Amino acid sequence: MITIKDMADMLGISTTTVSNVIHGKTSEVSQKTVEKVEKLLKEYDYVPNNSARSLTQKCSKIIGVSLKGRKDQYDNIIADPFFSVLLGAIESEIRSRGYFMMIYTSDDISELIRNILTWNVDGLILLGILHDDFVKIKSRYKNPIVLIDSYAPRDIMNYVNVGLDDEKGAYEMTLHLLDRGHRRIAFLADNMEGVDYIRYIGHQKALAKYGLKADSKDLLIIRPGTAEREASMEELFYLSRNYTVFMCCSDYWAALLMSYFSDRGVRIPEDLSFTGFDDVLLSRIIRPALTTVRQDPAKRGRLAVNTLIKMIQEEEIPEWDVKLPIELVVRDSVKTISAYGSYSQENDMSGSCNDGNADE
Amino acid sequence: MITIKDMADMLGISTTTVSNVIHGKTSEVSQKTVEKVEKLLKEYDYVPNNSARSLTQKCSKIIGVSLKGRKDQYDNIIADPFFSVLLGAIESEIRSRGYFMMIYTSDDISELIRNILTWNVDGLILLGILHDDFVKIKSRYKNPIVLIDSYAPRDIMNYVNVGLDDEKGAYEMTLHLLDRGHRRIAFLADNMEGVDYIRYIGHQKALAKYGLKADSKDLLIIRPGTAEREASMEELFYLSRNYTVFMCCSDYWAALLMSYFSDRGVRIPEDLSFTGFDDVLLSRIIRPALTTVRQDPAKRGRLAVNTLIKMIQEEEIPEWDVKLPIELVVRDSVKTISAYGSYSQENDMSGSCNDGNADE
DNA sequence: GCCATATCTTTGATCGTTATCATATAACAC
DNA sequence: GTGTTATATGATAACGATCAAAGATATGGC
Repeated sequence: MITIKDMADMLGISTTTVSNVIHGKTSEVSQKTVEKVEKLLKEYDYVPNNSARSLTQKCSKIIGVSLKGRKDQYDNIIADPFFSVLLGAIESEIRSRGYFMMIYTSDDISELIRNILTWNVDGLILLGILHDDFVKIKSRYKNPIVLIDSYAPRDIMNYVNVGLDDEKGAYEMTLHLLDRGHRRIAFLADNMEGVDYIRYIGHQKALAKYGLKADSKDLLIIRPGTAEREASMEELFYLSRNYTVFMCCSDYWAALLMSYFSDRGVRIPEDLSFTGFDDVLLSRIIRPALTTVRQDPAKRGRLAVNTLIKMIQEEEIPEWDVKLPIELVVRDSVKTISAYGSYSQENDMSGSCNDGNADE
Repeated sequence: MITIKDMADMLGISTTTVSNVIHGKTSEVSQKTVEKVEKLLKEYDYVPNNSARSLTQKCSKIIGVSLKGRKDQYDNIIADPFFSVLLGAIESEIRSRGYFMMIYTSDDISELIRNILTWNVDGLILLGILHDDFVKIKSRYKNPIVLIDSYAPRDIMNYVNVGLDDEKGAYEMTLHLLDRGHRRIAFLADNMEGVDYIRYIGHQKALAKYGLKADSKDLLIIRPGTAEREASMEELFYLSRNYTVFMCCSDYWAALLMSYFSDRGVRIPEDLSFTGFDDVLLSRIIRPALTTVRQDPAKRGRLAVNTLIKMIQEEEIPEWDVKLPIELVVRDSVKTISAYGSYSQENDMSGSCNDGNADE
């Protein structure tokens, strides 16, 4: 590997001059020298040493990305169909902006903190971080942070939340289900922190609009971890007879449960309806195609990166808590229960209008 | 951020002594000094600066991972269900071995080379790299390389291929199809370099065993890129009437085509059978469940990382070209065509034994 | 007291790059 | 010729960690 010093020696000039040419500070260097240096740069295909650069400057040009959340059958979060799309968008945007990406998926927050400090990363994108972990990171790491799918406390500074209108998403989905006659709705969440909590609020509000009250026993938490997965699905299978629809907080779980249940003789949506969240490719491929809430993960990833880089470059950030729009996507996984009649104006079915009566 | 020098000054000792304690060279340091230093290390939660480390030592503790291949609807390769599982396994193994991962998904090989040189990464894992690009990388980058799903030329040194028994996989799958009476088999590949080529050889050999000859018109290449996707699927839909089965080189494409086709009235497997490759979660979730070739991506990722680290640490590598075992997984996406009878001994159907007659 | 050995500690150079400051040269005005 | 400015270039010291080699101190033998 050729260095600046090598080239300076070859041309009989100082390293400063070579460095200036590399950085385009050509106003300080004579035209003749610029040409000599540029010729050599091309000839040897000079590549700067970024370790040396980040040592003298305060910035490393590295953006750290941490993922935490749902795991697949290999205990692997990157394989999650939603996270992987988001991650891909983040990676390509980071690269095209001239930065480098380092990924951490560890559950060990101390390890994450050590990693970001040891490389002095310029900024951090945290996916699905929990509140306590976020506070821990903030206490040690002072550079800008962008959150995605996380609970965003107002009392901490120098970060931005790039979120969705989660509340509205769950609200509209719940309304859709009520509209189609569903009253026994199970709400399936990964945990009760972060976005799932916000979605649950939307769910409650929609129920309230129909004069119904959310019952905590209808809030089903999917236990994470590979070992518990089978047990969790079996338990949900047992509980499913109490409901007409499973409203899931991710397409991933909806699809997984749909295949598990249909293997056990449950007809979908005749016996049990399903809805998801995210609108990943999967939800279009499975049959019945999944009714879900669409977001644009590619756009979201790009926005997260560009916001972070703005913060790194100390530009003004207009919004502290961005809420990207969502869209209800109706497909075939929700049955219309005519016994309850129709509750929506645009629905073509005519029926009774016993609005607001719980069925239990 | 506290540095070694800060701590040395605080204790009135030299940086060398502090450095020795950090590296566990306690034989050279008095017990008393060790205790003093360790107390300070804990108190300030010292984290070394890796840029400075990689500057003095030849190693950066970074492993580069490059992905190239199938893209999803967002032109995103990380979202590919197979690559993402592999990537997740690679990430967690790299991390648990004390290394750091940097990802590159760019199609621009010059950019990739600049990136790995600028960080002086200790080793490289290349997924789905094409031959010419590999040669280019090799000409500039001299550290160890591990290939996954790539064509592995014998005349280049200092790399290991962590592959599958791709030929056997395609061979067994083709035999299975022939066994079930299929004669009009389309072979769908992403490209004709790398693993798909090797799989095609297995396919040809299986056909030959039945006295059949592979026809190049039955080799269908799926055009990559988002823009061409729809056109490519439509073209395949048009061609599908010539075949009884689509033998795909990935579950991803099989699942995608199955949903596209069934939306257009094709009954699967009655009208057209499908097979995949990889056995990703998707293939268990879709209906009909996909007959495919199983590999263990988590194991493969771990093996790739551990092999690379062995090479970095200059240990002996036993094998140059590892071929991990595969397994045929028969599910519901392949119809048995009784008109042709059975060709296998273990098949319970009795029928004619016109072994080796092509049907066209 | 002298030397040898073992144990502990420091000095100073190094990695590749960048920033600050100083210096050299040239051009021009008076 | 002197002073002023502009332009071009160089010397040097960081950045934080590591390492080889040299120096310092303690211990023991005779």
